[in-house]
Amino acid sequence: MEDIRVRIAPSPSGNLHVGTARTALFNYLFAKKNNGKFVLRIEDTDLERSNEAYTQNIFDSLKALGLNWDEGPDVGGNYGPYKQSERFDIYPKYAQMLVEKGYAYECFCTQEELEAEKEESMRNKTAHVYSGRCRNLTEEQKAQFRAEGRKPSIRFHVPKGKEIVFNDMVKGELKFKTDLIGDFVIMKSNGTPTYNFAVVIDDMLMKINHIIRGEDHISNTPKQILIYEALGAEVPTFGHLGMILAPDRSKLSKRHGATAVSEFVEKGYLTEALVNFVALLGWSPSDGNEIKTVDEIAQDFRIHEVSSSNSVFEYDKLNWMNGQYIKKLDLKVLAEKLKPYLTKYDLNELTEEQYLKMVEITREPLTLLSDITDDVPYFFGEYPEIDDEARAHIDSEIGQMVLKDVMSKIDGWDFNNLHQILEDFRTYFKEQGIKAKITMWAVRAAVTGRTRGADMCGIMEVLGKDKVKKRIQAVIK
RNA sequence: AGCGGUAUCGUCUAGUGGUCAGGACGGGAGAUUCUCAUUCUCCAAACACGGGUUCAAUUCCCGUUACCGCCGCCA
Repeated sequence: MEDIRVRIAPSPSGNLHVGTARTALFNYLFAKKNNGKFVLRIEDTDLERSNEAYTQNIFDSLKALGLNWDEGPDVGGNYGPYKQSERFDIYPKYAQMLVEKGYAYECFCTQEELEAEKEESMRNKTAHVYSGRCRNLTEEQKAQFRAEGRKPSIRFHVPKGKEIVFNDMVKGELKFKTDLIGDFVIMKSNGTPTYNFAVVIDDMLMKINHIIRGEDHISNTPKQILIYEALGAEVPTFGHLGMILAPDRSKLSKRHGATAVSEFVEKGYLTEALVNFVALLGWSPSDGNEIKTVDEIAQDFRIHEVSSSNSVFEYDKLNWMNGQYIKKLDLKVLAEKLKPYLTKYDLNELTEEQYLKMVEITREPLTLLSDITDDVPYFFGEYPEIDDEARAHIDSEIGQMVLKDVMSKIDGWDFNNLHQILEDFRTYFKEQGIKAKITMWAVRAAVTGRTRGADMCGIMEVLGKDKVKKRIQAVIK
């Protein structure tokens, strides 16, 4: 059996979109599962919208997600070049070949004529298919048009009365009548190929034999099959994935929040969580365990079991999953990943050891890496900013009593053994009828300026005895 | 309008011609904790509708509805 080859062919007209990322993922999973090759091709035919920065973003995002390609613009391969803009010279000859064999013909229709045709069918409320008026032009007519300065496009001659049938890996058998497909353009009058033509030529030349893509491409498929057949090439096996929708069931767009993988990263999502989440949109694990690495998923992946319906991208589960991944992350790795979200603080105030300790005690509630920003201000600066609730605890009679008591004892406290000390401290007040909660609230309020936060022992340990004393002293009346 | 696709808790999904229709997120209740959170336990929550086929349909068939996609010399 021939090796399986799949590809992802993003166009660099924007940063890598999560939808594209999911398509890439499913291609990657399919390739890994079947020991195939995953190739990356950049479809930058549209020079005006394409941009080098986006190409770089696509590379970076794919890598960050762990979707490494076997062949591509940067790593090369036997079927390059892998950038469509470097392949412009190869399309015309195939188009020419199709013309010579009678599968395609030159079309001299102008934009205006085409639009008129379209409006006509709109008026008649019928589906618009190109009339095919240029199909049988004589040499004289063509010469005449050329003399007028008209540049022809090349249209594929779609055979009438046929039915194109293919067995989609996710949707099953799909049928299309060719009568509903108008002769479509394969080479624009400016000499560049259209999408439908370029993909087929590229996929054929790159020996791509399985094409997994979004279902927005379903209606392109019969056209592409027609081209493969005219070329005498083997038709690949297709698989069309349902779309990812926003919660309001519309296309996922900027107004719903992040859409590009890099934006998710900036917001504090871990790429491991993002791929895992996105894999669950359409695919489900056979063992019920939803938290899985890409490689684990690949082992369990069967394209035929992928759901063929659309799915809604809900942040709730992504957030939960991101939290799960943060909890599992190695402390040092996490500490490093958190740094970009702590730029408003002077990390030099803490030793490496203190910093790690801080991360250790504040990591638990994190959903997004960026949550850390607002969770740790009291580790920095001389005195914390005290909020109203904390102020109330500090100023209360019990609060002042507790704090004075701390000050009277703190010099004797061993900050390496705070757990036991604070335990005893709480018990001491408990015996006087003061709840542990209230006792600790006073301490917490004085030291952090807040009523909620990380473990008090940990906080005091990171801050050190001197700073803790200073802060408490400052609020005692 | 036409063509194509899809339809199980709010969301992602599992599943079957006879099931208490399962799980996860989210929601609710409780427990734990120095707080918030975490964690743990429990609870509520679904087979779109109408016809068939069948002893039996959520499951198979047809239709309706809803939603999505496509109808470019964009990709």
